[in-house]
Amino acid sequence: MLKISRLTDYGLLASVYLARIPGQVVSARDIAGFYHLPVPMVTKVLKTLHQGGLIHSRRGAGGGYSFDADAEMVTLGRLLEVLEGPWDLVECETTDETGHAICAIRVACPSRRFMFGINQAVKGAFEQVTLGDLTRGVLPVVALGAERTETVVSTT
Amino acid sequence: MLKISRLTDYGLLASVYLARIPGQVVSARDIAGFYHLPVPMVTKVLKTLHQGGLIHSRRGAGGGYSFDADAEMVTLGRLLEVLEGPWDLVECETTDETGHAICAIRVACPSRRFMFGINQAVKGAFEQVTLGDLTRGVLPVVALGAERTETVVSTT
DNA sequence: AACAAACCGTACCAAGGTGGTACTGTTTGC
DNA sequence: GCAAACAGTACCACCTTGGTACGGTTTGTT
Repeated sequence: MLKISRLTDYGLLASVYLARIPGQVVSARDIAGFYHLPVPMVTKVLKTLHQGGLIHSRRGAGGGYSFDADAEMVTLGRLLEVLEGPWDLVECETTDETGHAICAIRVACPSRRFMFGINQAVKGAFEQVTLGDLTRGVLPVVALGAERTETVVSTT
Repeated sequence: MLKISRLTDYGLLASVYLARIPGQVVSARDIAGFYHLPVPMVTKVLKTLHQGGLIHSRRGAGGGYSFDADAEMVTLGRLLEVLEGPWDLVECETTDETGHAICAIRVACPSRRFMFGINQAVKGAFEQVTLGDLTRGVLPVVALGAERTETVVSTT
């Protein structure tokens, strides 16, 4: 499910902070201090970002994290994927470790097909915003148009 | 936050069940039996739907619930509002009982404006599907297009 | 009047997720 | 060798969710 938990918020903040000073190494303590956030939380999320390959880490004294890539190549979708893990707006199609569908009412669900469409649309929208957009405060305008094309969906 | 919990799923199922046989009174037990769901859960959600003014209830022996209105006038957005309470995709603008913003990083949040746009788009999409659509299995096709109009956002 | 069907209200509990803390390594610059 | 800073893990309090239980109230039927 799409949660956008507080930890994810912290991750976005940290990403933007680093992307604004590319290549520069900053400690978790500094970032936490800047935003007035608990240090262990920030270290946790920075670790996640590093494991996801989004930022670079340097250990030892004078170490810290840095963003070295091109901010225009990192999408918001990618950030959320790293911070939240694989997600969907609804769990219609999600399966557990045994391969069985999580949603118990799946076969009878009246809104599954529609939710799937919304899900795809949201994911698509997240792919169209880059980390560069976030750092600049320049955001693309997202428009949602709906045509009432009557497509009969085979229920079951 | 938009959760779409299992209880909400049950509520959609029950709504569709009732909307397919307008005016007809059905007990919670029958609906639960039809979908193989726990009876107390179904009664709980039916109560919610009734309190939200979406369905009619009749107490006593031979009582139950019925849907008497026009299914085309009830939107999925309205259903979710009744079942989940007031919701937003993200809590950017949500305030607690004291009127303070829930989101602690609100002023510094790099993605607030963008999330707001997505939020509005999703809500709009939910307004364009009716209970009638759900009962018929006929769903409008929702298209989400994004133009990269560069609008500078004042980052407070 | 009695009874049973069925809604109503509330309280309760177990399980899981979230936010946050603590502590112990390990690396590395000075 | 010391201290700064990342790495890993474990732990805890709190809240939400899914589900159950129980007593109360309404109402049709006999």
